[in-house]
Amino acid sequence: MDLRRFRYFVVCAEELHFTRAARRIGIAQPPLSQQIQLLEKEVGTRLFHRLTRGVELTPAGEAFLTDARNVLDMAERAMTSARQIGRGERGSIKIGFTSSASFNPFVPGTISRFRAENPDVEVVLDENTTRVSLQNLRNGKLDIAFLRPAPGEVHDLRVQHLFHEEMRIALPASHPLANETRLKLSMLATDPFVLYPRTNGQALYDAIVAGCQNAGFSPRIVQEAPQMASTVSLVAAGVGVTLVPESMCQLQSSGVVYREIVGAKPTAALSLVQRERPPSVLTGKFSDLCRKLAIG
Amino acid sequence: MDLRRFRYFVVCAEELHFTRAARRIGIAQPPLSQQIQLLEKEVGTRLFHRLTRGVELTPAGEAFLTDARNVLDMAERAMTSARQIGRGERGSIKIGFTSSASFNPFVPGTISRFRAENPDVEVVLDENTTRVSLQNLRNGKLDIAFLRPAPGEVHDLRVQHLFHEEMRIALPASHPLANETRLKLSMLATDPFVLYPRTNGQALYDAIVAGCQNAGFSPRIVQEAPQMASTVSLVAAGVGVTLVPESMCQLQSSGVVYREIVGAKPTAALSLVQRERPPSVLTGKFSDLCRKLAIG
DNA sequence: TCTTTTCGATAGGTTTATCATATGGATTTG
DNA sequence: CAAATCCATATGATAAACCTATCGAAAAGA
Repeated sequence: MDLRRFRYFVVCAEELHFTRAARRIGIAQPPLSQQIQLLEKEVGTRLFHRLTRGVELTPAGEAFLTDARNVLDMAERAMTSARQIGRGERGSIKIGFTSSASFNPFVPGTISRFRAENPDVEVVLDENTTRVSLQNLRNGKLDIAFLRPAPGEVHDLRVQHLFHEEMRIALPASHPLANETRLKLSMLATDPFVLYPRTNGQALYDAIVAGCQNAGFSPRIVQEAPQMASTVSLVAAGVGVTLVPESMCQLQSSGVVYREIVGAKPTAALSLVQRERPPSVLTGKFSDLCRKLAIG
Repeated sequence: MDLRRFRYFVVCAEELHFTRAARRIGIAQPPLSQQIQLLEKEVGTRLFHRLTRGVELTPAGEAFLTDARNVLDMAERAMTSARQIGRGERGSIKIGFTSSASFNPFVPGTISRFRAENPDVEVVLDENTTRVSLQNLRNGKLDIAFLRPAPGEVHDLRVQHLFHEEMRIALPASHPLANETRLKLSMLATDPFVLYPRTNGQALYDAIVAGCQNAGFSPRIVQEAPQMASTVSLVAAGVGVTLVPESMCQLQSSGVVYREIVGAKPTAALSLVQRERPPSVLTGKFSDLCRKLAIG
């Protein structure tokens, strides 16, 4: 069952003349006759009637001709398809990000630029917590992700640092300090804090807590929300205050105001994270694009 | 582009372990590694990531796996299908017959027996004049046919004689001789005859005319009908008389009576006709069945 | 930490399969 | 009747696939 014989057969069926077919294939007539005989032996039936002037297809040969053409065609497409995927011209990439990352314009910007440059690539997006995203990177459910990981939790992954963002204070509009344009962190010492569970993303959580402690107090956390975006909603509702990366200020709401921090400010790093092991072509393309856009 | 490599690849993709895959295929590991490398070179991209413990599929490899399976499957089915057609287990046969032949129970009997014995064979039936049927046999539109040909018009075809049938006289029920059970042919000397055009089937036509001439007269043909079955309708309508093969007496009609001929009777031969050159398996099967049923 | 095991890649020699040249046999054409 | 056509066969050459032996890297076990 050799595709070469399939190809030889198709040419013979098209020419109905072994000598001419051999010329077209680029071999001599005897080996062609031989290959057809071997094919017939393998199939178990004659595919050609040998006439005194050329040959003609048997009924079995007729049927085999259409099938053989299909097989050759499909084999050709299988190779082409794999080649395209191998070159990153086609395929699929799964990109993860945390809710806080999605507010940095760089993230949606890079993704839409990638989509434009690779129209035949399926881009699957997945917003999730840092913890779950890291897990999905490790088990292959994600190819690459925009996260704010702590150094310790990504030792087995490839991390590409993108930005350091200053953090800002998010206050309820009704807060006594809401009219101040610039606040010192220590002014929040007695305020109730809204934060997300530490397990959902320890790096940012720890940066906030450490920042407070540098300012001389431990934040009093009165309420947890699953993600940073939802903590802002709780701030807007007057439940408490919180700290958010600068880019989160895009999330404007009538009940919340963002204020710059005077003095030592905690920062939030935004990184691109991917598996170390098999650097898929599309993952490579995407991270190259990120690097290019982050620099430029 | 060799199917062997496709098969090797699929086994490797299933095992994700070259050494184990090689064992399953029945070759040593080095040539298998080599064949995979050649395949990857041909496709133009890596299909496996080589890990320290076994291998894993690249995205291109994933896609190629499903395609390769399809190609192998389709190639297998192409061979099986051709084999079945070659053995006559599947396929198509086109059987022709003249209207007069179709009234001989042997013809429909043989066809339905053949259908029962070969349920996967498509049987295409075609009723036509002898002349057209012979033409269709020669140009391949028919595989085999039940006809009453003249010896001269089938020199290039294979003819298998089946039966000699006596001919009978078909009279209008209103005919003066309709009450006689047995008639001599000469008694029709002055009767008007209904016949079909000689070009539609000279053998039977000539047998009728010759029979009359042996009985001492030339039939006076007053009306032609395209086929023998339609001449009987004209007889029933009282237009004239005619001679028909014995088996046509099955075509009973209130206006027509059939009478045996006393003395020298013309006969009609029923034959199975097929092309000489490429004896297709199904044609052979069908003619074998005819021979068996004709003898038994 | 060092040894052992595992597993794919490489190297060199052997077998098998494919191809080329020369020729035969059957039929058709000039 | 000779020449040409066209597929089949025979035999020797070349290329491919395969085998055994071995390497090198990483992981598992001591």
